[in-house]
Amino acid sequence: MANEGVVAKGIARREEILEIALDVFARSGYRGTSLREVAEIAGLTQAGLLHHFGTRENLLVEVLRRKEQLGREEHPDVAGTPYGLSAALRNNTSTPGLVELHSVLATQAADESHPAHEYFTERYANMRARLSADLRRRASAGEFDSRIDPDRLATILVALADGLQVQWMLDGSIDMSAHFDELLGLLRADTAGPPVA
Amino acid sequence: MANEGVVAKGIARREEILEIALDVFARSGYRGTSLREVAEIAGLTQAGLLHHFGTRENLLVEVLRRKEQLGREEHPDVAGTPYGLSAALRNNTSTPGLVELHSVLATQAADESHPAHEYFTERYANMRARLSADLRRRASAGEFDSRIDPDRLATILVALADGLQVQWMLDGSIDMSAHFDELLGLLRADTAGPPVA
DNA sequence: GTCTATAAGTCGATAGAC
DNA sequence: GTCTATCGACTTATAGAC
Repeated sequence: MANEGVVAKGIARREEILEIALDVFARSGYRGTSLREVAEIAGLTQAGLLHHFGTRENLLVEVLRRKEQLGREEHPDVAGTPYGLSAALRNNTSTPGLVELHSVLATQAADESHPAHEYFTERYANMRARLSADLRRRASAGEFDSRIDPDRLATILVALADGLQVQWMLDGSIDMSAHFDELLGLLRADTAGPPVA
Repeated sequence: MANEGVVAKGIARREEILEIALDVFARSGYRGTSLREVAEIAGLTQAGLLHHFGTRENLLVEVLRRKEQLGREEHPDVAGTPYGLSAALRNNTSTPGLVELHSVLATQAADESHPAHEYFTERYANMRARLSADLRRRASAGEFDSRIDPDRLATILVALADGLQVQWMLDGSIDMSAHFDELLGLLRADTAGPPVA
């Protein structure tokens, strides 16, 4: 079928546009980015852009999914572990725009009427659940301080990662992964506890 | 002078409007709130509102200063200490709108062109400096784990507080201050270290 | 101090030609 | 698949009457 080539081309173009939209939203956030701005940079008109995604909200969701997918492809080995969070922080240093995209949207999505509210609610719940399970295993193996509940520690570590990103965005000299790793070191069972003497 | 009464009335009206603007911004954030929305709720027109504050950005800055002032009046005793952060988190539970205002604006202000960029940069630097000094004193007094640098711990605790707010906004069942206090407990010198046996 | 009126611009979305 | 053209609604800000 000669049709397949045409469809593939259409999909490729859509992916191309999505990549550009990711960059633009990353720079300007949800409410600060217009369809016209994305379209112009992608080399088409606003109407042409809507042909591919239907509505603005639809485009936003697609952008978020693409971002998640990129993150998963980056560090598949440590996904769902505290070291995965640390690696993500280290990696985020090279993509400040995406950090801003995530932070801005995650806070704006607190509003239940926000189109990405459900997306973020589920994302955080999943992240905590997977991290908690991993921490529980590590505590059983004697790797981590077992005085704290894995569920609680998971929430704390995710919060620490998010909060470090906020401060890093405002002051780029802050070393996110170094701070994260330092707390992590204090919570490892083999190093926990102050010097006895 | 009969003039004084008139001026006082004008100031009172301005304060009244500011209080309303605080609520509205708290609900919808900076970019999501129009002057007309604030004006309508305050019982005047958009032009009347601008008479008091000149520009939209100016109103925003006034709202932020007012918010800071309210926070300082709340817990003057523990200001600049880790217990102050904990108290703030406990208090924030009753004002979700203000939590959203802070989080949304702090992340949006990462953009250097944002009208509140400098405000937040300075605010975080000040908070870290004051908290760090307090932690240093407490470490010297043997109250806190001294294996971690006070500067680093200050950054970590501020980040934890911010990150917990993000997760709480998305899932109100998360107990912010409980999580914060739990980590704090592990970092106190008199409780640090895992059970020996 | 507050109003009406309006300038000058943005936005998302749709219709219809090609 | 992309375009032009356009709609209706919204925005901040200003000018000038009262």
